[in-house]
Amino acid sequence: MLSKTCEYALRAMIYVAQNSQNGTMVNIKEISENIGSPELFIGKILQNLSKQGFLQSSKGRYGGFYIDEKDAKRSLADIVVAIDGDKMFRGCGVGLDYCSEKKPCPIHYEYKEARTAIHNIYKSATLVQFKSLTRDVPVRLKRT
Amino acid sequence: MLSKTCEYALRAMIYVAQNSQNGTMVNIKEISENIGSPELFIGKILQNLSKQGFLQSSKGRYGGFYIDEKDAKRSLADIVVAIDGDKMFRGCGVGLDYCSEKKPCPIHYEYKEARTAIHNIYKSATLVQFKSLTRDVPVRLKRT
DNA sequence: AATAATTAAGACAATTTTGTCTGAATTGAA
DNA sequence: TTCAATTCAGACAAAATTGTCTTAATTATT
Ligand code: SF4
Ligand code: SF4
Repeated sequence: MLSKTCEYALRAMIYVAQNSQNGTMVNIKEISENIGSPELFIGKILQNLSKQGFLQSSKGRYGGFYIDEKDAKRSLADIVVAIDGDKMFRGCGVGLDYCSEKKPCPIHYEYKEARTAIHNIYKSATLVQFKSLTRDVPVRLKRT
Repeated sequence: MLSKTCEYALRAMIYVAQNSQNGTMVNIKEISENIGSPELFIGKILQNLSKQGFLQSSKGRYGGFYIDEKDAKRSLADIVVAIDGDKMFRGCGVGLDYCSEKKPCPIHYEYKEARTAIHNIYKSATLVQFKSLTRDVPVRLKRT
C-alpha cells in the first residue's frame, strides 16, 4: 500500500502535530521513540517534508520540528503524494501504466470507485483531526 | 499498492488464462512480450505460482504454462495473497502493526470499509472473467 | 537415438528502498 | 564566549526487491 517511508512520515507528522501545542519543538529522538522508527531515518524524512513546507524545523539546542495551525490543516493525502506520488490514488489495479477507460478490464469500474474512496479518505483526513482527538482518546501511533 | 512482481503475476495469469484454450501451452517468451515483463523474471514468478498450484507447467519442446477450467476459477485475491501476502487487504492506513478497534484513529472506520471494498473486488474477480471477455473486447495487458 | 526447445533450480547481479554515519551549521543557555 | 544539543547535508551501508545467467532436466519431433 504505502511505502514504509511514507508510513513513518504519516505517523511522525501526526505525532508532531499532536505535540506542537505551546511553541516547544519536538525532536527526532522523541518522535522515533513514540512512533517506532529509526531515529536518523525519521530525521531525513522530516527534513524532506520540511523543505517541502509541510512543517517547520529549527536547529540547535531545544530545536526540533513543529507544525503550526495552518500546516495542521494539510491532509494526509498531501503527505502521501509528497512522498509516494499518486500511484496509490490513480494507479491501475493490475499494474498497467495507464488506466484505459475505452477498453476497461472486468474490474476496472469497481476498482476505480474503491480507489477513489481511498483517495477521499486520505484527502479529508487532516492532521488537526488527530490533534483534537488527543485529549480524550489518545491515538496509538506505536505497537505497545 | 501491489509489488511489481505481483502486478506481473496478475497480468501473466490473465494472459495465460486467455490463451489456454485448446490444450496448447503458452511459453514465457510469448507471455513476456504480451504483458511487458522481463522474460526470465516472469518465468521465475510462474514457477513459483505453479508450485503453489495456481497453474500447470510442462517442460520440453512445446512446453509452457497452462490454466485449466478449474484453476481459472481462482480469484485475483488468491494470487495477490500468494505473492504479496494480505497486507493490502488487512493492513493499517498509517502503517501500524495491528488494527486497533478499541482506540481507532480518525480514519479507521472509513479506511477499513474502503479496504474491505478493495478486497471484495479482488476476491470476486476471477481469471475466467477475463477469459470470456477476450472475444469481443480484448483486455489490454500492456502499454501499446 | 539425436536434437531442439522448453521449464526448473539455484547462484549471481543490479537496482531500489531503507537505514546509518560523520561532520558542518545553527541555536539557546550557562 | 563557550558549550551542548540539535537539525542539515551528503556520503555511505545494509537489506529487500527486481532482474539475469548458467546448467540441468524434460519433452516432442525428427
Ligand atoms: S481497465 Fe482494469 S487493467 Fe485496464 S487500466 Fe483500468 S483497472 Fe487497470
Ligand atoms: S485505528 Fe487508524 S491508525 Fe489505528 S490501526 Fe486502525 S486505521 Fe490504523
